[in-house]
Amino acid sequence: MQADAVLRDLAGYRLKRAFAVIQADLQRVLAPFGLRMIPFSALLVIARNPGIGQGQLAAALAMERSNLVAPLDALARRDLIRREPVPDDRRALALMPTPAGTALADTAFEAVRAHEARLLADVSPEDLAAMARVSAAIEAAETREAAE
Amino acid sequence: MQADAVLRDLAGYRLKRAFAVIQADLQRVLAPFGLRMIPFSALLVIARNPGIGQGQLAAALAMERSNLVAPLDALARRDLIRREPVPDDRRALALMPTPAGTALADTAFEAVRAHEARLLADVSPEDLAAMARVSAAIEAAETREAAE
DNA sequence: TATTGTTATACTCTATAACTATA
DNA sequence: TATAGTTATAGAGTATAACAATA
Repeated sequence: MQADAVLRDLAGYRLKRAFAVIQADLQRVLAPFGLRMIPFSALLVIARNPGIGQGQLAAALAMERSNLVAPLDALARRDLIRREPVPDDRRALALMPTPAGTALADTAFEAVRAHEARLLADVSPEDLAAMARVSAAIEAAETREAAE
Repeated sequence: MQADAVLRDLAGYRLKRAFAVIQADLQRVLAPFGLRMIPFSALLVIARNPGIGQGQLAAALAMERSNLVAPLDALARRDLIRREPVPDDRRALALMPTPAGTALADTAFEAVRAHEARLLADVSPEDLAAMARVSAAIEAAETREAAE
């Protein structure tokens, strides 16, 4: 009997442990690309949504605009993205992937997918789908509470 | 279509979002008890495993011994736990819950469970069981990789 | 030599407030 | 007044190295 048996009754604790493992794994996969989880997510979303604004990107990634500035600076320094002026609104900046950025986003995404597939090889598709439903339900619950 | 649609193909990203929501929730539930996630976990494991050592506790919580010192100091300051000398090994300290610590652990645990039940009210028991299996599989995969 | 608890340190992620320039 | 991006800052969590006391 493990000492932390009682904690395993809590979904929050199980999620924490699982996330810690998968994130550590993700970091190992992304390291060769010079990316961490947040820059990778940002680059991928920009590559798939060219012209997205920083505020929209922050909302998509569920993080604060202010915490996105440094990661985007780093991506821009590596010429993976560009911040282009928006004619209609001179406050806003449109985030555009460079060709190198698009290519890296695609390559890294496939590497992550392949690695996840290996990590989850023993998990049935049904269980994975169930986990996706649970995650969605948890996020929906947050929205519900925020509305209260 | 959401801007982060592509990220939702990644189990790691879904887990990150779900964990963030459930952790924020957990913090709200634990705040009235003056506890955060780590002190709560530590107190609960000590209450259920009186006499456990700090190294064992760190292993049970999957964290470094050094990062446990401050939280345990805080619990001891509130007289929720005591660090007692171990006769056989004068290096070691046995972590013992006080009556107040045991009571708080039980109360807080029930509060967390009740709140999780509410949060997961719309999720079927089958899906929850599936999620537990997926979490276990992910942790097992870590053990497998560590052995390589 | 190895282990227990500890200290110090550094890095990442996160949250908040306040600033600027626009709207 | 409000919004987009930015800066500064503080807190929590995590990881590593090194130390004293003990095994």
